[in-house]
Amino acid sequence: MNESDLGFALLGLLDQEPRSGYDLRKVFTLTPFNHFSDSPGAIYPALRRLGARGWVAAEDPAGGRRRQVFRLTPKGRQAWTAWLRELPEAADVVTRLDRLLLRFAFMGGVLEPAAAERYLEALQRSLEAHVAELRRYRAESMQDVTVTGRLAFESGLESYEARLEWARRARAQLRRKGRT
Amino acid sequence: MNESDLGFALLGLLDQEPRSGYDLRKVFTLTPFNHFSDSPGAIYPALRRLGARGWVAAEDPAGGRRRQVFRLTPKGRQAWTAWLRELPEAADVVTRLDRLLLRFAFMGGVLEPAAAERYLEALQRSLEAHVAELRRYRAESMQDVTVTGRLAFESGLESYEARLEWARRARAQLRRKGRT
DNA sequence: GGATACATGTAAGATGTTACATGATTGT
DNA sequence: ACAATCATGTAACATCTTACATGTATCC
Repeated sequence: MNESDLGFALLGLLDQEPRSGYDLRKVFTLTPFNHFSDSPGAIYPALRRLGARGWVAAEDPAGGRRRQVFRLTPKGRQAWTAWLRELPEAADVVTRLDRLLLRFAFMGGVLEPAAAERYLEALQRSLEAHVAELRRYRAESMQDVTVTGRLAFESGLESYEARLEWARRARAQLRRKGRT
Repeated sequence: MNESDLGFALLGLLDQEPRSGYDLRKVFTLTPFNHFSDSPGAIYPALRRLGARGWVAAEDPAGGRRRQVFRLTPKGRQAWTAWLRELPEAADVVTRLDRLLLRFAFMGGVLEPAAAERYLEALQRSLEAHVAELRRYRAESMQDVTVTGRLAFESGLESYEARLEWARRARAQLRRKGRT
């Protein structure tokens, strides 16, 4: 059940409401989803891929229209919720943090609040472990480093620290609200 | 003069000191450079690519050794410093922030302090513009969003805010120290 | 009638992932 | 002698970028 981040982003948007390829492109062009490419060369092949997996289907372009509106199939919705339930692993925060946040963003209203809380808890622990490792590295192995090298390292570390503080606050908010 | 982030990371490491492919892999395995893949299927082809551009050359594997040590050619060093001098553009912070920080990390000791300061200034302005845009979006278009959707958005925003605060502090430090 | 936005697509190429393969060197 | 680590590579596949191509609908 592998798919690219883009594929899962499309799946999540189509789960919210049926859309055409062009609609999906506009989401990436016009909203803060903009770290995804809005290029047709990425989106249309991805939609065909999702179709080939049986996760989405296009309505008949009824009325002679060329516009094709895609929606999730039952199989697609099952794959989607299964993906949403995957928990963060320690290594993911290093190379796949975007994906972890993407999943969390889409979890609301689909999974129950307790699942979102568990997810955040796992994410928080992974972030704690990574921040601890970076601090250890800073203490032990940052001799012989240029000024900009050290500063760039700190930029990364502080970014992770910000994510960690966010995760703690977000957990507290979820607990209070009891909805996603 | 396009190359992947991985290609430029290799170039920068080879500019610091000549290394073999295996040495480079270990850097990615053992240090916080670990958002790069350490897989041989990425690194050895990338080294051949850099060789084909005439940017790096392997010493003769003298003594019957298989180990090949790569170093920058004069042309490679010229390409490298030219790349280091490219300034951040507004759009880069959205999709290529990693690359902007990679460049800054390697700039030290190669470019003069004033160049690093100009680079940080441009980066800071781009970050300011992006943060402002995200705040505008939050104020205007975050109705009808799930709790996790809003939280994920805030995670992204706060991460950018942390980068921005870092950029301000880093500029002040560079000004004070006068070396990179 | 022409401009603009709507709407979908393909082709070539670059790059990376995963998995497998191969052999040399070093330590015990 | 054997294991571990050093060291380099390839093949198949997935995915994305860039650039080009094509036609429709709507507005003025």
